[in-house]
Amino acid sequence: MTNAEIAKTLREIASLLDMQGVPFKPRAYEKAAHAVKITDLSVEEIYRRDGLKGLTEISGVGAGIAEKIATLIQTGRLPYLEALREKSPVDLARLSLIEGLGPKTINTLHAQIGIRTVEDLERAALAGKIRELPRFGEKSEQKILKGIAFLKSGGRHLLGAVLPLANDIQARLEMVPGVKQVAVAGSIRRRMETVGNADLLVISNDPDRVMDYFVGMPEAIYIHAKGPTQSRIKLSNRMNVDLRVVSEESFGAALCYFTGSKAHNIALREIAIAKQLKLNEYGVFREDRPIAGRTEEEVYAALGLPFIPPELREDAGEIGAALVGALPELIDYHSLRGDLQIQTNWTDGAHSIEEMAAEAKRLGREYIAITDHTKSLTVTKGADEEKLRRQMAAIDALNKKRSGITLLKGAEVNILKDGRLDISNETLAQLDVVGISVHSHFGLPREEMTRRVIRAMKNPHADILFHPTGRRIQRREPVDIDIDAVIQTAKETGTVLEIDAYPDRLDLKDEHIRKAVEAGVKLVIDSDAHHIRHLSHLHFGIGMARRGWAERSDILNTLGRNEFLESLKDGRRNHRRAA
DNA sequence: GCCGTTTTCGGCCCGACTGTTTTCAGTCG
Ligand SMILES: Nc1nc2c(ncn2[C@H]2C[C@H](O)[C@@H](COP(=O)(O)OP(=O)(O)OP(=O)(O)O)O2)c(=O)[nH]1
Ligand SMILES: [Zn+2]
Repeated sequence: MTNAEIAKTLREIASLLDMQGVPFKPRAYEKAAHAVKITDLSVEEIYRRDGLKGLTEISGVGAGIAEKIATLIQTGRLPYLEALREKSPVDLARLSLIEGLGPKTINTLHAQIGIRTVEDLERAALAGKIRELPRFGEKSEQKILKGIAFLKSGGRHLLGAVLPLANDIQARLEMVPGVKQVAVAGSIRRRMETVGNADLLVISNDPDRVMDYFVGMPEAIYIHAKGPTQSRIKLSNRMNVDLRVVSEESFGAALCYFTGSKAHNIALREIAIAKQLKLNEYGVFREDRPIAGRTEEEVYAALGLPFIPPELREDAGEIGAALVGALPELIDYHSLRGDLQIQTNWTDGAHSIEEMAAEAKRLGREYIAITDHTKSLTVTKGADEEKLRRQMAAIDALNKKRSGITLLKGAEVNILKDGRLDISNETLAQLDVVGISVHSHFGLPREEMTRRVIRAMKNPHADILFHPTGRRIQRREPVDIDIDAVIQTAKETGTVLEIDAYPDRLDLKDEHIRKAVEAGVKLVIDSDAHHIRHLSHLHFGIGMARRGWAERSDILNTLGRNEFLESLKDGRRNHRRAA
């Protein structure tokens, strides 16, 4: 049983208890769910090795919850949860997705008129039955219908799609008279791979004017709430945008609050309490007198902490690290000098080598590897040995022109079903950068997939494992592979693991990156560009790397060309030793 | 149900907005 599955069960218990009006326990179960989720070791393995005692060492898991986790692991079931479900036989998960509908309302609707499903609810609302209930009215009924209408699309959105939109709204808010500053906060600022909404923070001396502009924006199709300091709208793409307006003295505290995460905020507020202080979105207070609030640095300092970068604010160990001065020196957003995965019109890219090189140079890259697909990927006109040799000659010729950027000879070599590569070692030996990746047989069982990839990594010519899990966010699940084994192999062979920065890949992802960094495995961040406009996507990969606690020294393409190639050669020497 | 650098009992993050209410519960951030 995975940590994610255990966490999901604990969260369901929390929701059911919440719905049944049980005080405090829901928070305890939610906290335990979070703790299980962010545990890097397998909780099941912890239990099998150290028993209940091992479980209670997870902060937030005490005797009661440990017992429940143990039952779950041992039997795959949990009678306690089944009893709760029986007591509240409603489709809580789906009903909760209706905006504005929470556990208490769902409980009332079930108790009073037997609503169990979204369909029940819609029928009752259409029949005018909701408004007849005590403490409900016509507006509540309309909101429920509205919420059901919006239900289907209420998912998460790719950061890559939302960031431009958020920046656009930011720019327009900056033009509103009275506005001094606008910041993008929330999960966008933390650079999560997907975001639930956009959160924007404004400093203004004329809040009403900002709010009027905000709710009147042409793309606003619904106004959830509008107040003097906070408003919330739904855009035509069905995504919500939250706006908070504060004064300058509170900007740091508000930015901290609005950036989150929620768990990070609560942890900070608990630190404040322990210090006899109060933290909210307006500042840090001692006996109701403000002692910090203008900047985030000031807020953290008042709590006895150094500034914590937004990408780390997940309550996943960053506060503990901050307390002992052990925060990582994260790789910064302008430190990449090369890009090691680029496709051209030699295969499925849209542009010539020259065009990609020119754009990469314009973006400040010092070197790029041309890594077109290889022959077994026939749909892309994948290169065979002969075509690769021709491309190498073409690259040699281009490099002679001294265009100001170095082109490295590479390939994205297919890993065959059995783990062999589809290009001969003789040809691979002539390339500067050999990327390897899975592009077929995605559905292999875990053991077979892991064996396959590990075998490919052990080829002494294989330099970089491209997009190791093969996921396409919201489109294709990752392959089933033992990522710990891949990281361990990388450590042994010196194979570099890629952080593919393409917005719907982001592969490796944050939690895997953190494991790789902890293991001392080297990484690169690549655009995987198939078009000149993809070359600028590297910052999404840097965001992931930062979320994975990566420092500059963990990322090889922060090095100049020669040092970078030297590191790859080191990797190859290790390969030979291992092979 | 969990937890402890003023606690092993008594707390549990804190505030904005809405709708249906004459004073606040519920939901959300
Ligand atoms: N103190 C506190 N802050 C919260 C709470 N809920 C949300 N926040 C803060 C932290 C969040 O990052 C921020 C924005 O809320 P969101 O619901 O939009 O979450 P966030 O942007 O982190 O994730 P998402 O939009 O789902 O991708 O508001 C809460 O219960 N308490
Ligand atoms: Zn958000």
